Amino acid sequence: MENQEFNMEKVYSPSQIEDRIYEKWESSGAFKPVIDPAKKPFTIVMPPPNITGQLHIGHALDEMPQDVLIRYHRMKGDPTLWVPGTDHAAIATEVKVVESLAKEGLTKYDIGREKFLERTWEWKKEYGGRIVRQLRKLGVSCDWSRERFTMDEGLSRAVRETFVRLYEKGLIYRGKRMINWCPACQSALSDAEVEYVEQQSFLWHIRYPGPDGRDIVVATTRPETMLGDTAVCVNPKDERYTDLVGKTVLLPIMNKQIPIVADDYAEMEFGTGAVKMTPAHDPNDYEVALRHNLDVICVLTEDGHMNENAGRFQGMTTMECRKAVVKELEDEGYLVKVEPYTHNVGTCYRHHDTVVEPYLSDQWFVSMKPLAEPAIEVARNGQLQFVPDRFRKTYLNWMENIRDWCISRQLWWGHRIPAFYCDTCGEMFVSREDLTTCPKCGAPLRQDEDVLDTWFSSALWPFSTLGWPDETEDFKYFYPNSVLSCGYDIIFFWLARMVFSGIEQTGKLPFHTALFHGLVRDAQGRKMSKSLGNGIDPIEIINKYGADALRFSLSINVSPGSDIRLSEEKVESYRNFANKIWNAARFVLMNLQGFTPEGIPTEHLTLADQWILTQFQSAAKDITENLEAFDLGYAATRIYDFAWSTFCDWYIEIAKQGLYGDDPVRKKTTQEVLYYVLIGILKLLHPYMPFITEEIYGYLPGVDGMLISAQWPEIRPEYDFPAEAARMEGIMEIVRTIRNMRAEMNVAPGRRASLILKPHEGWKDALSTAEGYFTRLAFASSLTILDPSSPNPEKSASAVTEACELFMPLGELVDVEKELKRLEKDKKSLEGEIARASGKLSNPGFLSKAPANLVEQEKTKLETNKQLLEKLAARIQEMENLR
RNA sequence: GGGAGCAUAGCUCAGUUGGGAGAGCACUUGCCUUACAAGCAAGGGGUCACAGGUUCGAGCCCUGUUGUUCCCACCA
Repeated sequence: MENQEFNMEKVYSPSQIEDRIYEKWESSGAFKPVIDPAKKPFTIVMPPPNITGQLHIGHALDEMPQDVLIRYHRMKGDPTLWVPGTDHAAIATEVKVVESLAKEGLTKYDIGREKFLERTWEWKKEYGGRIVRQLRKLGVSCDWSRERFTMDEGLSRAVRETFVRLYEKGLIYRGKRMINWCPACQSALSDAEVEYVEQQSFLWHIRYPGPDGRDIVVATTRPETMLGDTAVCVNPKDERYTDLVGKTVLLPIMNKQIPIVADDYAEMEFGTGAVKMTPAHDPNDYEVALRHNLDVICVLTEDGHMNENAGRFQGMTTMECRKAVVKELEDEGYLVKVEPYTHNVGTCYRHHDTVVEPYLSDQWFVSMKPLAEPAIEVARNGQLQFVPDRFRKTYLNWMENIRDWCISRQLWWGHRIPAFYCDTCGEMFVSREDLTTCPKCGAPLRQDEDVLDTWFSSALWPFSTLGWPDETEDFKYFYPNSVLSCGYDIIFFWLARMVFSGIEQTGKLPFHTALFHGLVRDAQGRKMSKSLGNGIDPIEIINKYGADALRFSLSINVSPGSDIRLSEEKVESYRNFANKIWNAARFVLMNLQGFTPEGIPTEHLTLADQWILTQFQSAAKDITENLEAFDLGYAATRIYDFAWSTFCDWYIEIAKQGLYGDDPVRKKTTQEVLYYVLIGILKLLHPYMPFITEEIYGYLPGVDGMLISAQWPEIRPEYDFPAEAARMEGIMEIVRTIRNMRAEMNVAPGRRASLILKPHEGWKDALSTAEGYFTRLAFASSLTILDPSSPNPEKSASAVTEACELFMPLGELVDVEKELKRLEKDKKSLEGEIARASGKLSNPGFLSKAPANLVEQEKTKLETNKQLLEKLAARIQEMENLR
């Protein structure tokens, strides 16, 4: 243990220690909770990253609030569990594997379902571990022994149990509905998976010849779908068309008569008031078709081409067909006009360029209304807390307008729908166990080919990861979770679905607080994306600046739910902060040789000791309160300021006096205070900067191999000295004033000057003991305290502070004109203060309505300032006499 | 069409129940002061978007306006 401090390099090098520290945490089981029935646990489940993913900066931001809260609660002594895991990401993963097959010239159909799944599991084995390895680089303190995967045996059982229960309650059904179809996925999507993007397009006006030359002009954004038109719709109140309703018009190109129907859906004000009806490819048209019993003609294939119903256009893509149809309409004289038009087009959230088609098909749905009801209630009555609260509205708005959830996907990778069909007797069975023969007629059964929406399994994550549906110890103890933290962008995909799934399946709200963060943007405020090339690779940043610097950059000055801008310069500045902490610790350790901590001897404290201890109590209190209130960004700012501006800039400098002097009691006391405050800083900072704080902690005497996470600093009222701290502030003001004066007078740093103080009432004792502060911090050569009645020193630089008048006889350096200028400046600002205070105090409204203590405070301030002004005026007079 | 956020120093952002405008970066000046030049000290810089209102008092609360970002929504 001897000379341990010399192991500390002058510059902190995170790369050399982070992996070692993480290894130490993991091997010591530091992240595993100790279940104590007497205590209330703190639980978070990590939003599971996709196995396809590589760690990106968004993940880093996602983990930060969680790790900070988890580490804080662990230090507080709560049994703390953070469950990590990964998501099978049905579509995303299947796309990747299909792509890799394509490189070999194969499709998934070439190798078949079984081989495809084998291959995907292989792929998962190879890449699924990548992201969890990368997460460790961030320092996440989750319990890896409880790591889960959404397609684990246990979680799959949870999915199946949920499906069967919902089916048995009649809340899952199968039916032919208009759904969102992604031609690239070749699968159905839920409403949430469709992203609407604004697109510049055209509105084509097409003439459909009617009876007796009464042609009807319709407008459309999708001319190619006219091949599937089965009617034209007008508003029943629209007198322009009243007599035509029930008659037919000619559908150009297809050359057939289609009916004119009347329905409220058609808006009289829009366009010509007449709408073409394509029931197979537009949800509204489909509704109209149901009401009017119209034909439904599908003209598209599942991969986005025209089918046999499109006649000679068969085989074209929709875009090719659009061009061809428009040309033909134009040639034949049916195209009336084309106008530019901007509208929203639905695209797939996995294939951004692919337009999603409304498509009529057989799918599985979750009946949402009954599930949404209690989920709305908990948000309304406040059982579920939103941080920040504005997302409550977002959530409620969605939940209150929710539509049934399409959960079937025409994919192979995922949880296969546990429905079995008998082709002989036509029965269908939904079962917890796999069935092979029909319980009714004994014929062989075939299982539904489809898998479930990946979000169906993640909706169960807060409890499926803890062993549900079994009543495991973990489930009983750690469920419900305490907090759920995620980006606001997945409120609908994930958070909302966890809430109603948790309530429905377990009877409990899965967590009481939903904490949101925003998106990481670049220095210009743009989203980070591959195409812009403005992404910041967290691994690169960690290698260059350390995980702690990245973590702090993503935490400080961040308010919940708002986007943050990140730049390398920002990370660099917090790397500098880490280095500052490192060097402060180095300083303290250098001066703790042979030191054994025995507690702070309160009877020997100086004003500075009392001041720093007081400041520390206040910082610790603020930080703790803000962590409890989820204001992690403010807590980070507070620890940064305290560590740097208070502890390093002032106390360390002051401490040198005691450490380098020859008074052993003073030295020992200083060591105790330094030791206490440094440990406190390390602990308060540890949730944000776990690596460096753990590393430094290991160097400290009296720690005996303990981890820093052992304890959160407690607030100690016996270390709170408000009166003494105020005295110290007065002394600090004098120091600042002297420094300012010297800088303005260009006094060479090496040149010391004697300091003469004339204390104001009540300050004499404090200033008499302060000589050391002035010599060390303000280059004073000696200190003289004058009586109030003594004459002022001649030809001095001077100033008036709250505590005293001060004089520095600097001889030839004193420039009378400059002095006057500075004193006048001080005077002006004092006069401003006085004007402000007397303005308030002469306002009868203020006197009668403001709180009494505030009025009192203003009065005192006014009195003090008046006295200071008097003294300052006298100084100015003296200077003028020297002119 | 509905809803939400944002607008504070050159830049990025804090500002916790309304009570003397803050930080980091950038900038200017002086310092290699035995923890740290990834540092120290000092300094300059803001009609808190605009217009009203409430109040003794508004960056903060209310109303409106402008700009900007985002979410939701089946008018072709």
